[in-house]
Amino acid sequence: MKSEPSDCSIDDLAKLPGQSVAWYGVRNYQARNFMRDQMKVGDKVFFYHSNCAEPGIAGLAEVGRLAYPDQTQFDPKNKYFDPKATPETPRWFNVDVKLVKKTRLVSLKELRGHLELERMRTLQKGNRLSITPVDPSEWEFIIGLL
DNA sequence: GCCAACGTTGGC
DNA sequence: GCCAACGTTGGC
Repeated sequence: MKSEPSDCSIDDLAKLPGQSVAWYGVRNYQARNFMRDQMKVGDKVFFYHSNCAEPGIAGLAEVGRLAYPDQTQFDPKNKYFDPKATPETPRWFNVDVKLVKKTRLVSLKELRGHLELERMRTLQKGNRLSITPVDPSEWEFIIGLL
């Protein structure tokens, strides 16, 4: 799961020990579907810092709550407001996520250096999805780097 | 700030 | 359904 550290960094998450935070604001259908249809409580995720000086994996987190309607879509004052969404027919969903641990920064550059991760979805050219599944083999490999 | 690589929107 | 225009993401 990608987050811009200027928006929510691994340290921000670490300031909320044991607390789940809403992963609101996803406005891409594919990313939404991953959260809504595939993510279960307890699933582990890599917390990735994007759009920053040192992009890369900054920590581990886990799903704390199943997907539910993203509350920001209903609030006209919110930047994520969606006029086409109603509480009866919500369009956007989010899970809650909580910190497992902060790790060393495994940079994008380092990730790209491993042949084992060649096919990793988030490393593919042109990929802009903020949420992507990680293959078990890729997961284990990266855990081994930490 | 630049720009490639998308995804979305809306006219037709 | 097509596709041009536009908006966004995110590395660099």
